Amino acid sequence: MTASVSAPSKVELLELLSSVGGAVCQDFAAAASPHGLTHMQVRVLTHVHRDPASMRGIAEALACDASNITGIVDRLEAAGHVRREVSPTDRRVKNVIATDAGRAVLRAIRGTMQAHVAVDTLSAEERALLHGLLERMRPALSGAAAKS
Amino acid sequence: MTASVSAPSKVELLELLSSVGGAVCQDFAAAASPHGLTHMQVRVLTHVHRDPASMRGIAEALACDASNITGIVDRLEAAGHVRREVSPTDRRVKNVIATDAGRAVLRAIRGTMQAHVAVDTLSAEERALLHGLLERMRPALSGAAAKS
DNA sequence: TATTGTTATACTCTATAACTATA
DNA sequence: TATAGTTATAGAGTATAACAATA
Repeated sequence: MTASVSAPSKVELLELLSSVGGAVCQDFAAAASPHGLTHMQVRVLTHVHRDPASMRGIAEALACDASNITGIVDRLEAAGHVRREVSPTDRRVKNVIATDAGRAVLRAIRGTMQAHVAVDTLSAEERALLHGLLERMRPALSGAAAKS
Repeated sequence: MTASVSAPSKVELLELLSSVGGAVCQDFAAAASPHGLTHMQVRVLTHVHRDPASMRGIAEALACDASNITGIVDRLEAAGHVRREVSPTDRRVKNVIATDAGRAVLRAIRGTMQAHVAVDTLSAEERALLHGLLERMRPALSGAAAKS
């Protein structure tokens, strides 16, 4: 007997991972939409909701070019969810900081996702297992710079 | 002892899944870029590389609006990777069919991904396990219509 | 010189709405 | 009427290159 599943190829696993990941992104977007946020804006807000981060730091965490972050933070700032603050130690650097309003919105979005039916498909043990497997793969992916 | 991992929350699992899935998408895009294709074009080509599919069918499989598929297939067709064919049974329907050139390009891209170091992070058993867990979650996600 | 952030540009993806041609 | 596909539109994300301010 060849295990429970019919031995999918490595590429098929990557295709499935990209497909499922994309679907989760869409669900994040759907949860954020009522609050006027996009998925990328949620990711940036998530990255700075606890500790401030520089524009460059955000770009590395999200594995995209720094020039993209300007527009995303522009829109978050216009909505009052974050603010920019020039670093006291290096005046070239701008730190992005979540506002109380931004944290409240993020809390609401994460609350919606917390209730997502997909996560209840798996038991707590399976979720921990899945989490561990994904964590092990991540450093070898393009978003390797992403720390959180 | 609380298992091997410090019990991540449901939301954290979804965030990780979306992050890892996004990174895999980027790696697909990087593998496709030398051939002049984008990640979405690869997904469409993958969907029709064996059997033809209608525009509507592709849209449902990729969980996006049908109007998007027009442009994506336009570009694939201009590059000679697919062709459109009016259905013999319903003249409203157009079936998208991969060309030999399209299949060759897809084979090359999948070959690049097959050698991706990230999949070697896990053993064959772990890959099968991961595949099974993802398959179980997928029906409960927004891309639930996606069959492959 | 090197780095941070921004701007300008061009392209792809995205959803919505309106249109056509078929059924 | 309803459906398949397209077009038009507007917005968001993406990378590249060039730029100003600062180190």
